[in-house]
Amino acid sequence: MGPRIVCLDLDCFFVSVERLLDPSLEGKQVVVGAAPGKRGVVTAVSYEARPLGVRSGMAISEAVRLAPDAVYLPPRHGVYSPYAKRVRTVLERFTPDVQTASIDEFFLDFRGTERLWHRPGDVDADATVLRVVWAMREAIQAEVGLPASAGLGTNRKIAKMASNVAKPAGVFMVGAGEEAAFLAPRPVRSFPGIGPATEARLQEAGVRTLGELLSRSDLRGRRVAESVRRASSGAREEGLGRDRPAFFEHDPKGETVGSISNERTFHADVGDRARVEAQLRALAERVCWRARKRGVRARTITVKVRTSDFHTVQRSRSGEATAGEREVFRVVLELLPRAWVHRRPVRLVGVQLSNFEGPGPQLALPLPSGRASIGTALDAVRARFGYDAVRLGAVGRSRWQGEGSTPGEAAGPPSDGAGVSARRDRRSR
DNA sequence: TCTGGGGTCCTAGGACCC
DNA sequence: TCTGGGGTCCTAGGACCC
Repeated sequence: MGPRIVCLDLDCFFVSVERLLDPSLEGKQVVVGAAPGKRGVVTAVSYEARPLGVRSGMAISEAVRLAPDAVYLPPRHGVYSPYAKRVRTVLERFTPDVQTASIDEFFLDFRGTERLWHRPGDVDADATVLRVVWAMREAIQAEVGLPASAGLGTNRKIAKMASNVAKPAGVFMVGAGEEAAFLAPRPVRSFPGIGPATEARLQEAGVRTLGELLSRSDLRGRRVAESVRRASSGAREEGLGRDRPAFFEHDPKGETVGSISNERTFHADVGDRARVEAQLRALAERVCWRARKRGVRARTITVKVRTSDFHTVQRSRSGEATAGEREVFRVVLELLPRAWVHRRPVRLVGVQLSNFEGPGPQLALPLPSGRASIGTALDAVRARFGYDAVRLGAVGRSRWQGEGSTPGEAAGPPSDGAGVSARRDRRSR
């Protein structure tokens, strides 16, 4: 069978959505990411800014140096995910087998659909699928207004790499049997699953391209080498694997997720324990709220501390499943001294929930004591007006545009839920 | 020019049980 | 008194992806 696995990737997705909402951004250099002058990185960058060297993942300060005249925007995930959902709806018209890999990336399986889509003019089944994938790309552009690229291959690795070749706004197919020739000249780093660490190790071994990697019998048995070998052989996949629905959190019904975490980098490193605890309290509150929204309770709670030297320590504990912020925060406070082992100031703190169980019946019942969890009482308000409509204690917002408070910083002392502040999020519709 | 925030998967050692 | 493996869970860290 020919290449029937498709990787569909939205081109600089966040920038494209921002342009839909503000057409004046069309044709300009646009960078979505952290605020210029603050800590953070580039999340998405328009094609106009790429010749200047701006890349996603680089420090925002570096981006400003390279592209001082670009338009800088904060990421707005809540705004983007409905668009991703609309894209998925379009994709499902073409094949029922759609896997959401990330907010801007989907895999599709067209095996068995050739007969359905066949037209008299198609020279063969490959031509049929290629034509249909082009039509799918056009449909996304026409109906959602977003540019997309697609790669076709015999497996997901090849399809993913093909979609990178297709960008922007194109389609690229790697025929069955052409995989090895397609891979051979490309740098090892271009293969999905080979990152900077593996690239460095391979370079040390004198391997730069995927062709060189495949020719080296001494690397056989190494996991990455086997992964490349499998892809290169044109190995078929049984199925796309499990869907990854975590990207559509606003629609939580029945979705499984492995972990829920929130973390925050301080604008400036913090040595004061009370401020670290205040931030952890806010994070614990947020992850618990998200867990309750999904109807899950966590058996494992993890605290993460990154100090000024960028050294990161995580400490976790498993026990009775919970999604209550009092219990979670209590465990967080117990774990904190073990995670913050060095005396260095703290750069980042995080709270993670994992090892989930379904909701216990008590979550749905009225609170017996009235003070067991203020969180559940606030959930209804937040369901209507958004998370930031009600806040326990005063904690800065993550939006950097036009905000007075420092992003991610605890702006006040930890309160015990007494100082509840309520306000309408001025951004909510 | 310092390095975000949300995830997943893999590895490896130790505890504990059979 | 000495000595097995296998399975599963927990914990911690690392690599990678978008």
